[in-house]
Amino acid sequence: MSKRPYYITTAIAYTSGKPHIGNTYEIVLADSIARYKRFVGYDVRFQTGTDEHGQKIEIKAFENLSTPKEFVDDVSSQIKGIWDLMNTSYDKFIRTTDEDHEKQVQKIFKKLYDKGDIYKGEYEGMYCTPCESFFTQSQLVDGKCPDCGREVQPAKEEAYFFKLKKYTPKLIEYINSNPDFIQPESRKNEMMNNFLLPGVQDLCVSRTSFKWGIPVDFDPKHVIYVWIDALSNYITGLGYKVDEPSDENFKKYWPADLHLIGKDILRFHTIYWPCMLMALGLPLPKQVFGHPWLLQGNNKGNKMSKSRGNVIYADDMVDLFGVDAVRYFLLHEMPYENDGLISWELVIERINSDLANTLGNLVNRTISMSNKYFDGVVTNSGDSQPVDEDLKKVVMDTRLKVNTCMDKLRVADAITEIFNLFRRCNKYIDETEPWVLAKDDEHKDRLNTVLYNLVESIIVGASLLEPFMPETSEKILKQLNAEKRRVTELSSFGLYPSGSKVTSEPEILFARIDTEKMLDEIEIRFPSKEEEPEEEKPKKEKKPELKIPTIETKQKEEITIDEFNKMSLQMGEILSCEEVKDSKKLLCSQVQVNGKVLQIVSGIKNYYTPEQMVGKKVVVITNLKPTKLAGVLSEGMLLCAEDFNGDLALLTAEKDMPAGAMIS
RNA sequence: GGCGGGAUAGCUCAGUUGGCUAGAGCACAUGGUUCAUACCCAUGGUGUCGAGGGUUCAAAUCCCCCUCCCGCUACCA
Repeated sequence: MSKRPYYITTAIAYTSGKPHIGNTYEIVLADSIARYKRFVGYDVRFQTGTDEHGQKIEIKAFENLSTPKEFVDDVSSQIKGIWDLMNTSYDKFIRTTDEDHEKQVQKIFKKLYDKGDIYKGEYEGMYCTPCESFFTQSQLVDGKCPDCGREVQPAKEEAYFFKLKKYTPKLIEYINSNPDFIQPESRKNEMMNNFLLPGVQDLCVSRTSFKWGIPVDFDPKHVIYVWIDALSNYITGLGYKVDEPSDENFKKYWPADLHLIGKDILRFHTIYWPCMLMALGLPLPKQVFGHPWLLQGNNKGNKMSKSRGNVIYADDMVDLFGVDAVRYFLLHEMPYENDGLISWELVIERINSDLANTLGNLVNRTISMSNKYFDGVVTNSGDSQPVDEDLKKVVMDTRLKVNTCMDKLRVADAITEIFNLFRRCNKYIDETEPWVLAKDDEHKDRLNTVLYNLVESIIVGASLLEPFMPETSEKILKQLNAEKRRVTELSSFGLYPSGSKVTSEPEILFARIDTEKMLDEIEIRFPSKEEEPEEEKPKKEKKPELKIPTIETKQKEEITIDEFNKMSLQMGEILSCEEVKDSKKLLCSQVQVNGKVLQIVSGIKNYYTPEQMVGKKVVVITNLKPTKLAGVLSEGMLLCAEDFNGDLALLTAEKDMPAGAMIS
């Protein structure tokens, strides 16, 4: 009988920089699931990789004085290096710059175009220049911009669109009839309530504003935007072919059993991707799980943040603690639905209590006793007592408990079950008191049996531990001179050959860590920058690295100097500023310009506090038609620069100029 | 503004369809033990289960309202 296939994927990592510990969590989580599925008998295909196109990379490469290709080659190999360091067992590492991937993506694009599901759009009559937004006819109010009520105009930039709308009714049906498709459930509600039920717009799937991407082969000034390019990796990586027979792997493994992704990119995987698949006539993945994030918690009162430069990276952590300790922490500490916390202190605490004390010490004391009392020879003399029964029951039950957890993707709980087994072993030692038995030759058989039961129990535990901590599992088995149990062998107690000899020199699996010393060492290696005296900016937007960038810069149409002169740009001084009630991003400023004071509302609350605003001399458009924002009158606009991380900066003059100074 | 999710022991978190004295791990305290990595085992809490109301024989769990966090979304001239 052939094994059942199981196809699991992670999101492909965006090659804009080194992934931090939170990004690394995903690959380790996927790895534990993949290894577990293999363990229980599935024919597993596990795919990961890197997403390497887009404007952000074009820019990063430019800043780095390299070509985009050189840049992504470097970052991609860094990412792969970390995945390997974490001992992840992926079968395929796909890169979106792979030749066969690019070729198929072009064909997918062409196929959808030929089919009529991709069409060329012109934005005609639907673009509001001041709002920089596109609207469909149905969204317009009296034929005008629904936001500002101004005339909308035809826009110049052409782009290709995918007919998302055509497929959403079928998708809604699919989601309703497959309640487990989107996990956790709260995310399903978000997708339904925010997008599917209100109705979606067709998706723009090409760009002309940058070059670093897969060209549309029949219209080369366009590159294929991230949706079709990146999402297709899940099928091109299996050898899907548009116009010839696909590879065996595709036939065998598609549809995917599980797309494991961060919760931030659920929309792309549960709406865009399924609709694309429907358009291609392919079956939909069985499940998409949007896992929570691992956030960096406080460390001795020092907030960890990227701006302070003390971000935790997986390789640094592995350097200090070893792979399996880091894997253990990631897998054990992460809750199912809410975000988890990571800090150096939490990691050390977990290593000491769980890995060094409970597990490491158990293995060590068991081997020591075997050596001390029987020269390392473990014999099953069959001298059982009632107290053994509970131990055996716990050991035998663990397999099923682990399986139940893993079926629900409750990886953290599965690990806890395995450690409960080890805890039970420690208790068993206390109950049986081998050192007392050792004092009397009469109890030799009993002592033998006790140690045998212990070794046997540890072997079962170590076998179950393999998907989560492969190296540790192997080390334990090696020290006990035992083979890893297969899943079918886990229901019998006593398979360890009586008379086997354990190692005479047990190796410490996890050394206890001196927390103080280690934290000092960490401070030396990764110094946290000095606290800025100023209060930090309120609630900086969290932008995960893996997020598919959605910011685009539109090439605006040419204007004449006369048109430019219509704008009145002046220096303004902010006299006072307050938050706008009932809004999340708005600040309302009173701005002195040329004797008059304008009230201006700006969406910059996440970047400046009202206190920081006061006194600043900024660039203001003073002849904008007043409008209301969140019910508050706004009589102009403060100019800001925005980078690709969404960070904002107000524009000011290079030297001090009075309020009201004209700008031209 | 719309939708959704949180708020449980000092810390990180579990608590299934409402049901016996509210749980785990860590930390802390006491006792036991010595095979072991100062380890292991046992015992221990005055936790207002965010505040307030309600339904019920019974509410952390259901309903209403409030406060504070968070996510998605809209808005951000």
